[in-house]
Amino acid sequence: MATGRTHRPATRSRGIPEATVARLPLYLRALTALSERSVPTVSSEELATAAGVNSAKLRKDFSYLGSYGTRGVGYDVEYLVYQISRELGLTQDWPVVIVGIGNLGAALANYGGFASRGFRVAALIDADPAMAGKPVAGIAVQHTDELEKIIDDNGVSIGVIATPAGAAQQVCDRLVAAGITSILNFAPTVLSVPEGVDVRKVDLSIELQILAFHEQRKAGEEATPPERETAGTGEPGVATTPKPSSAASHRPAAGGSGGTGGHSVDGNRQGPDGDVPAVMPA
Amino acid sequence: MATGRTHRPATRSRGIPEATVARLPLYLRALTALSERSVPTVSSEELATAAGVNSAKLRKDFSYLGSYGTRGVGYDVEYLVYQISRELGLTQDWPVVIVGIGNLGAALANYGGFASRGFRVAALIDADPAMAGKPVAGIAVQHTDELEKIIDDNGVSIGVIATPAGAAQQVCDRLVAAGITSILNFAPTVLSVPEGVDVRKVDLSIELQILAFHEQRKAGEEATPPERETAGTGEPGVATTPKPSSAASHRPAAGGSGGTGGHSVDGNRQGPDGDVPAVMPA
DNA sequence: ATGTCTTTGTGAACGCGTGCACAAAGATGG
DNA sequence: CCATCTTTGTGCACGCGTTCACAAAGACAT
Ligand SMILES: NC(=O)c1ccc[n+]([C@@H]2O[C@H](COP(=O)([O-])OP(=O)(O)OC[C@H]3O[C@@H](n4cnc5c(N)ncnc54)[C@H](O)[C@@H]3O)[C@@H](O)[C@H]2O)c1
Ligand SMILES: NC(=O)c1ccc[n+]([C@@H]2O[C@H](COP(=O)([O-])OP(=O)(O)OC[C@H]3O[C@@H](n4cnc5c(N)ncnc54)[C@H](O)[C@@H]3O)[C@@H](O)[C@H]2O)c1
Repeated sequence: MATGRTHRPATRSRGIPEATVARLPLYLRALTALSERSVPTVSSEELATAAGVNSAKLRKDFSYLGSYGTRGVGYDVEYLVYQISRELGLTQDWPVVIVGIGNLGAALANYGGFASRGFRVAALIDADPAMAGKPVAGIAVQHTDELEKIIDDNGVSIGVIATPAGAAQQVCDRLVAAGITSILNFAPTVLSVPEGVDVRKVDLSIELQILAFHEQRKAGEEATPPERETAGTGEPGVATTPKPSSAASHRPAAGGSGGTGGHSVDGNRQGPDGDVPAVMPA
Repeated sequence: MATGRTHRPATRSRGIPEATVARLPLYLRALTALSERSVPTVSSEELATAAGVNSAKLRKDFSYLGSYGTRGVGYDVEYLVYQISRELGLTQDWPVVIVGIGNLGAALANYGGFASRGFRVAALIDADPAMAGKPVAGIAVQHTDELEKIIDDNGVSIGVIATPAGAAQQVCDRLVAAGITSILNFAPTVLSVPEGVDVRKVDLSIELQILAFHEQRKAGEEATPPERETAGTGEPGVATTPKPSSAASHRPAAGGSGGTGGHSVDGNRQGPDGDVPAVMPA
């Protein structure tokens, strides 16, 4: 994506909606659990509950894959597991390389959840010479110099970046140049990649900040009664926001907002309905 | 059933769109970087590029916060940093507890990104008696028995779950009972929580599966020309399943740079921004 | 075979989020 | 003080995703 302007209203993609793709792994997980318990079939209602989604949504999602259910009965668990696995491309083996074997990288390497879904850690790569040869999770760490060779030899197309933010773009460039077309980025940086390369990022800090936002709101609503404020007339209600008048000194006093009010939780906050991406293409 | 017509209590509407909230941390990160470089002001265009988003989107996002820009000039970096921080609730300190100090939990504990944004690791909790007292990232791990006391004593409202999936729900219940109202869950499970409690989850496995899906599609399109196919019929029984008989063409030709075969990703890939949630309320 | 009951698959409505395009605001220069 | 230029703030349209609601499909009993 980068700055590429692929402007194209062309919505003719016969593909599966992205939102649906993102839920398939969720269904797969629930189905796998059922499969292990030897449950033969499930209704959309049951499966939806297990996956934590709406049953109508689940049915619509499955409808994009085809008509795999039996009316009056439900879905055949084993069959569905296979179909979803196939759709996600999990029937084949995906070698993965992890770059940056520090705290996080090592944890990822030790994570058993990789192999359980067809992902195989093909190599662990780090720039630190001292790490070279050192075994992590049973695999010897290799030096960055070998990066291109490793990727080429193993036909790796998915890479995980767990290096410090400063090195992420550089590592990314090398991965892409070496043939990687899918990247999972843990470094808090916006990666710029050429078209055709997918980037998903996971940022712990962002997740916490989003939680903090809602947390603050809960606490605020609890104490302060909802304020009347029109939202949409274009008339910004300057309620609690002292806008920098004209060209005056912008910097507001830092200690303004009240203290850390108690957090006596209890707010009967309405269930969070909408959700927001925490992972997005960079 | 009998869901009744629960008239949605009319959207509160005074809030900021979730999608916007999720991007605020992104802007904040970019702004912080600018601030450190002592850049006084930025235009929406510049900042948008730095944050990896569309400038129109950025301006609209900011418009929900208020009119903090100056036409013809741009935004005052320091002022905006403050405003966003305040909006996200980062002007106060958020104590956080991490439960499950294994591979991942330890990595999280060692992560410096916590403190840099007002989050403070108040305690590390683990059920393993052997872990108790053991220092991780400079903090002594405490036993699960102390969970309620720790949360209460420190006024913690945000909890991170990094235990095995099997223990997640149980831990979650205890956290909630103890007063936690925001949870970041790393265990691959759907957590069920009472209203008023926010849950966000990060699932590495799901991310990889989504990448695999696109990866598979890329490989497939390269070999097979876009096929005409209606996506809503359901007529064919097993027609749309051309078994990937061998021909395991894993990744597209590595080649050198710019190897993006012709128009590999074009018809189906969304614009530069289409995204999908990887974190969702459970 | 026929009727009943369960559950799927989906048409349609709705709401949210995104991106365009432009008027207005304000800086800057003469 | 006025003209011009830059950039914000936002009205508007559009497409995606979600949800409702129901006809149709099939299982199962009689
Ligand atoms: N630890 C966490 O829980 C956590 C959470 C969220 C995000 N992150 C992010 O993940 C990244 C890694 O975090 P960490 O705690 O593991 O850091 P770390 O410092 O422990 O590990 C970084 C590793 O990357 C290696 N490295 C540095 N430059 C490299 C390069 N050019 N090529 C290859 N390897 C290189 C280093 O040798 C080191 O081993 C950081 O960007 C961090 O912000 C970490
Ligand atoms: N390691 C990763 O990279 C990674 C990635 C994605 C998801 N995950 C998930 O994160 C979780 C932790 O992964 P890990 O690799 O750190 O596992 P781990 O086995 O290394 O650590 C789990 C820790 O949780 C503790 N624990 C178990 N039950 C507990 C309880 N009831 N209360 C408190 N603590 C308890 C254990 O003592 C152990 O220290 C798992 O659910 C895993 O699926 C891990």
